[in-house]
Amino acid sequence: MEIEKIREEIANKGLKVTPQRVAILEAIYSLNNHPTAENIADHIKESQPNIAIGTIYKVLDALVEHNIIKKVTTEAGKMRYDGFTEHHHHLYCIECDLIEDYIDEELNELLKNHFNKKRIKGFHIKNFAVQVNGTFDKC
Amino acid sequence: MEIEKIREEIANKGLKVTPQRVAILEAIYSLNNHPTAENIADHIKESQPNIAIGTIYKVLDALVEHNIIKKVTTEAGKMRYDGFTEHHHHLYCIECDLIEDYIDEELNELLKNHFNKKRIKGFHIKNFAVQVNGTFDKC
DNA sequence: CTCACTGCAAAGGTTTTGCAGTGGG
DNA sequence: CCCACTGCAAAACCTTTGCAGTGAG
Repeated sequence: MEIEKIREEIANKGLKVTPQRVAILEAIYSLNNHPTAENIADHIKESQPNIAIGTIYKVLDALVEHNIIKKVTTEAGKMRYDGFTEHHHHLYCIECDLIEDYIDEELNELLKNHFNKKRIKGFHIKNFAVQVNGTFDKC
Repeated sequence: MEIEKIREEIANKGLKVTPQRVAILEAIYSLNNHPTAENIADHIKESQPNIAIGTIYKVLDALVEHNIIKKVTTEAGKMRYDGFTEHHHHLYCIECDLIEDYIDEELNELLKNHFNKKRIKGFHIKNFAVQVNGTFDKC
């Protein structure tokens, strides 16, 4: 994604377009693998050598708050960030710490139908996601 | 579950049966709602007033390591522990921090069939779990 | 111009670690 | 008896917070 698109995306949500925000969002898109705050800091340290780690967290919070990115939790305890916000699932590698987006419309439908038929007593479903654990060939 | 069963469960995995381990595992079973290390500490502070927080973490690690309990992650960032180790799913409340086990054999079958038909290129599935987000009536 | 945003540094909260001493098998 | 386990305290780690200064709109 080009920088101009990123600037628009931020502006459209009513956020100020700062170099730090552009760099962070660009990092999330180009890293493309659910980076941690630290991964992002490393990636942008050339273009933003003076950025504070606190700023990174504040920017990430703002982006999450405005639905530009999503938080992803892992067993390792570090928070990770996902630039893809459509309804999707995740493949977790149990050997390395890789996480990949898994898009499967058929699966979405399957689950939607299942939960429509089978209501859960005392619980109202907002959304759901499948966490698929396994190993990548490339690991 | 009675104390004797808990002692057996620990012993059967080749771990030493200490009062601290028994108390922690008993706490997880009787709290029954995915407690944090702190919740466990509170629950056992009468029977184990001198237990160190470090010990609790070491015991939890040992129990996870030997498949007696499971780790559960949340967006809040604190690690939580689940005494139910069979294949199951979780209901997450997006208002309070409640997590409930969700057991649904039909759903397991549905997903198993789906993933058998639809292989994921370059990825070998070990297991999967559905994270269902929503609200409990009781909240 | 003004207020949202950044940088800095300190604090907060959870989890880990090292080590000496203890107790379960 | 011996080694795994505990208690204690410090440290490591990730994330948040407060505040003064800056810059985007």
